[in-house]
This record gives sequence, C-alpha cells and structure tokens, in this order.
Amino acid sequence: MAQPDTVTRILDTAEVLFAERGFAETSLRNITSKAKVNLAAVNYHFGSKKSLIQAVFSRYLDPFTTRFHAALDELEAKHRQDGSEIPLEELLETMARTVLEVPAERNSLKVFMRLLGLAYSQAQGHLRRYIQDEYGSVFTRFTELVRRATPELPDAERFWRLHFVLGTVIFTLSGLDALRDIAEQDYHEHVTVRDLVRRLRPVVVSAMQAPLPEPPVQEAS
Amino acid sequence: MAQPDTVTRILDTAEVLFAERGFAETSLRNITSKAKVNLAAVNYHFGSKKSLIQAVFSRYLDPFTTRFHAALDELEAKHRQDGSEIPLEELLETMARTVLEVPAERNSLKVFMRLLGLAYSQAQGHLRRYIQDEYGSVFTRFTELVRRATPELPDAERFWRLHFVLGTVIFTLSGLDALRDIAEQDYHEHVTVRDLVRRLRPVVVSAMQAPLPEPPVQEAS
DNA sequence: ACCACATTCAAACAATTGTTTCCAACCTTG
DNA sequence: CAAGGTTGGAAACAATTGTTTGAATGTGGT
Repeated sequence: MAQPDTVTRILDTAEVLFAERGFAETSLRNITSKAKVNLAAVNYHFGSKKSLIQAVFSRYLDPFTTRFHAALDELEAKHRQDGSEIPLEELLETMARTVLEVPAERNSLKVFMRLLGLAYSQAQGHLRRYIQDEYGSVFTRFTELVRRATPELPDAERFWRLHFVLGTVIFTLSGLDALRDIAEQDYHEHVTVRDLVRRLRPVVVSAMQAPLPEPPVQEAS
Repeated sequence: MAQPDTVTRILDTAEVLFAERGFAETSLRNITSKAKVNLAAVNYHFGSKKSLIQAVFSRYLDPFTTRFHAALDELEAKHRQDGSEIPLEELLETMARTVLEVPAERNSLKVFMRLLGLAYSQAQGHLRRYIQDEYGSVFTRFTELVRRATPELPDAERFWRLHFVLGTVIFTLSGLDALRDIAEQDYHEHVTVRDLVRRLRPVVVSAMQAPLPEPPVQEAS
C-alpha cells in the first residue's frame, strides 16, 4: 500500500500515544509531530482517524489470532490422539503463552493490553464492532473448548466466569504501570509482566473452578 | 451553594453521559442541552469541566466512604467482643453490600461502576489523583482488615489479588450492558446486577484463597 | 420601592480538532 | 531524458471544543 517508513512510523507512534492517553485525547497532530511525519500523512495513508485506530489493532490482533488458531490446532491434534479432553489449565496456558508471544515482536505487552482495555472502556462503538466482527470467531472457538473442559459448569455460569477472568487480566495488565509503582514503593519488589502472569495463573484457575453460587433468591411477586 | 434545580440537573445529566461515552467524548454542550440549562451554567456553578467531573464522583464516593467506614466500625466492634478475627467472606460481603446500597439512592449501580472503570482507564491524571487523595484512606483501612483475615498470604500476593478481583468487579459491572445483551441473546436469561453479585461471590472468594503461585523461575544471569 | 446579590442567558472568544486542498518533490517507466 | 503517477509538505478549511463576557432576570431584605 505504501512505503514502510511513514506508515509504520505512524503506527508505532500512534499505538504508544493511544495506549498512554486514550483515543479521543490523542490528536493527529500529537501523533504526526512525534512521528516526524506530515499531518496529512495520516489521512492520506489511512483515510481517517477511525481507520488508523483499527489499523493499530489489526497489527496486534492479526498475528495473535493466527498464532492462537495454530496453537489450538496443535492442542486439539495432540489430544485427539489419546482421546482425552483438553484440561482447562492447558487451555488457559495456551492462551497466556500466545498473548505473551505476540507483542514480543513489537512494542510491548503493556501497550497491547492497554489497547484491549481501551477497546472495552472507551465508548468507540465502531471499534467494538470491528473487533467483534474481525476476531470474534477465535474467541468462540476458545469458549467452546473451555466448555468441554468444564462440563460441570452451566453455560451461563461459564460465560460469566470467562468474562470475570478477562476483566482481571485486562484490568491488571492495562493498569500495570500505576499498580507497579505502588507495589514497588510498598513491597520493594520489581514486578515484570511474567511475574504477574505467574501470580495470575492459580487465581484464574481457582476462579473458574469455584463452587457454584447459591441459586437466585426468589423475589416475592 | 446554589438552587437544587440547575446544579443537580447538571450532575444528573452529566453522570449519565459520562458513563455512556466517557469524559472527553462528552462535551459541555451535550450536557447542558440535554439538561436544559444554559451552557455557561457549568462554568458558573462548577468552575470548569474538570471540577464537574470531580463533583460527579464526589456525589457517589462521599456517601460510599461514609457508609463503608460505618459498616467497618460495626464489623470491628462485633468481632472485638468475641475476640475473633473478621473472616474474609464477611469483609467482602460488607463491601459488596455497601457498594449496592449507595446508588440505590440515585441513578443506578451501572453508572457508578462505569464511572469507576473510566476513572481507571481514561488517562485523566487529575481524577486518579483526586480519588486517591480523597478516598484512599478507606481503601487502606479495608486492605489492613483483609490482611488480618488472610495471614497466610504474603503481603505482595494479597496486594495483587485484591487488584485482580477489583478488576473483575469493575470490568464486569462497568461493561454490564454489552455483556448483558450477549448473555440474554445466547442464554435467554435476564441478568440483574444482584444476579451478577451472586455469581461473583464464590468466584472472588476462591480467587483470594487460591494456592500460592510457584516461586519465580530464576533467570540465568 | 429600592438596593444588593445570585442566577440565567445569548453571544462571542480563542484554541484545537479532523480533514482537504494544492503544489513541489520524487521515483518509476517509456 | 521526459512523462506521469505517487508521495510528501505547508496552509487553509469548517466544525467543535471549553471558557469568558456583559447584560437581563430573578430574589430577598430593609
């Protein structure tokens, strides 16, 4: 579509600024001046600010979905041989590994997670729709595998618990910088992302396997 | 400070719009036109948009902290009599109950949670600082009680787990509308906030009581 | 009735936003 | 070397932003 230089320099700068300050708070002039490209370059190469935002996401999500599908293929093939179901831990492990792999190639996991967090919290209706349309299928596949790994859970319960842990991960990793400062100050330990994933593992597994809630209390009607 | 009408009408409208669309995406003209007040009224009564945002938060957080302190007083008094420690479940229960009580007086829990989520995710440095300064003490008190309820947890581990569950709650409840749509469509059940809290309870307790993570692997250095 | 004050209002302010325009520079192709 | 389409750049565009102004209106006290 275009030279590697200008386009990627815009993307590299945009993703950092978006992650730091959000979409609405980051102007095209912020991006272009820091990237040392002309203001018009964004509209020329991407068409609009919306498209730029989507492009920033694609650069992370495209490799992620590709790798994640491949990893799930591998996992399914392995367990098809011995006929066993894929255990929940292995599914979560695979997802975590894939998430960690992707941003290694580019900026940082922090940016990736922060972007995901923004995609949820910022209104940006077009973004949620875009992500849902483009990348919903891999999530559907994953949840189906989780379903087979946790047959004791009612469907609705599993749905909610998956979003509970999704919230934990995105919230923690996207707010990592602020939390890391506090943790370092209070407990004098330097926290890496891998540390956090290590801490998250048992928590997430326990959360998914928690006892079922009491049945809903019947309101007097 | 002023008539009940204009000021509260601005606050009522602002909190809804902020919750729906975020701070930067909501203009003062959006607020004032929907609230049917003059544009200048915001700057007249609140001084600036920043102050309006803080005022919106105060209206939720002030009653919350008051009630929460009172509830913790009561809880401590009760357990000081029989000399027992406050169990974790009771602490979490108290917090949940207080969170549910506050917005009953006003708009909705959804708005409250969505605002909290925005406070974290939107950059808005001034907001985080404001919340930290004004309401940090009650959180400190709560974490200290949690510490006594979970003596087996290392301090750093407890710190992180508290933020894990904080992420779960804020993320889920602030994105409730979108998730509810999906859940209703897929599982044909109408989800209320109280349902969600009921589902959250065992998950949060299990998360806090999960086994400790493996010690960090030592990198070859 | 009058005054002092608080509040409301319409209008304008300067600043910033995303986007477009038009021209110069460039590189590839004949 | 020349032609032509592609990419870069400075400036201007219209729209929207938060904020301020100054006059009009309302309100309560003496």
